[in-house]
Amino acid sequence: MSEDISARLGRLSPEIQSIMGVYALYWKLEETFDCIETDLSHPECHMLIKLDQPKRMGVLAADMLSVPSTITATADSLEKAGYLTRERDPEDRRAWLLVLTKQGEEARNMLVSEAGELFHRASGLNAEETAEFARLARKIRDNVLKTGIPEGLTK
Amino acid sequence: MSEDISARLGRLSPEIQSIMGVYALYWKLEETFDCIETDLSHPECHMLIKLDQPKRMGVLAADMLSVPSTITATADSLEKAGYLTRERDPEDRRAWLLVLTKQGEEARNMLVSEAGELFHRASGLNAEETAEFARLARKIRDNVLKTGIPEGLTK
DNA sequence: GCCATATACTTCAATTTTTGAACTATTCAA
DNA sequence: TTGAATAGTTCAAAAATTGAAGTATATGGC
Repeated sequence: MSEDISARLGRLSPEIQSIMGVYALYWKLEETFDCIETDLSHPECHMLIKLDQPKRMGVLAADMLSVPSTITATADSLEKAGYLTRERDPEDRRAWLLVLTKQGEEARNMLVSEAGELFHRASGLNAEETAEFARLARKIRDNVLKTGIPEGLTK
Repeated sequence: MSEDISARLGRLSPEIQSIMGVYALYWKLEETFDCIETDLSHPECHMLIKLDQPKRMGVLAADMLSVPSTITATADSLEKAGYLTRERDPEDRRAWLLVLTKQGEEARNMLVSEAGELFHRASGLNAEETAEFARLARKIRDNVLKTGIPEGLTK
């Protein structure tokens, strides 16, 4: 009776199958974050991973489909712990750029490489399938950002 | 400068691209849940969608990579609102089966069809790409469940 | 059959995370 | 120059999650 799950899922629409797969993977990835670096919370990990380069808080909010006050809270704790600093955006002095410190860079590198390994284990996909999945995932992300970000905040 | 995002993402490893795509889609889907049915919380929506047939709470916990007390809380509120009932599992009288009521079925059908439409809009994928994404997502989900569920709880 | 141990779920208080509304500072456009 | 919009902050409240201790049932060895 162990094959029931996938058999039943096979009868669902591709959209629902996709959603369930995405949820399963998301939850698995979140769960595994717990095992990596103890002093970082999930929102902190998310923010670190997003900060491949200095970004405005508003951009992060749009990117994480979150709300400004949430970003403020996460940025506060990362700043306090020494992972990033706030710098005024010279192009718009209302805005802050979040810039990783050396320590932040290192933590991010660790997270990113761990996450890669983690995806591999959690998904069970081979290299070719991963490449194909990545292609579609990139397309999806582009579309989400395009439709999700209110204005031209794509910096 | 609007193409920066995807251009930069293109240089990341396929695993990280996949993860970022999955996160973007997950967050987008969550965000859109807010717009659908007002009297259901996110965990309630998740649980409803999972209940394509009666399931034990422990199975749901494993499936949602969550903890028993969380499942109890969500089941309580869904039961109280009339979406499901608890029935003792005849095969193991310690366990409860969560069974959708008529109202629960209807809410689930609505959610599932909305979610399908939603995936379509959020992802921007065409039918062929959706099918391919679904195939990989199914594979991923199988793997996550296989490695994530402690024992033989695959009912 | 009986006991010790394991399992399925519940309870509840504490923690973590997210939110919305009111606020400050800066920009933009007329 | 002024009024409206935007970027981010503050803070108190709401939502979600957790872990530890508890109840009831099952299971395996004796």
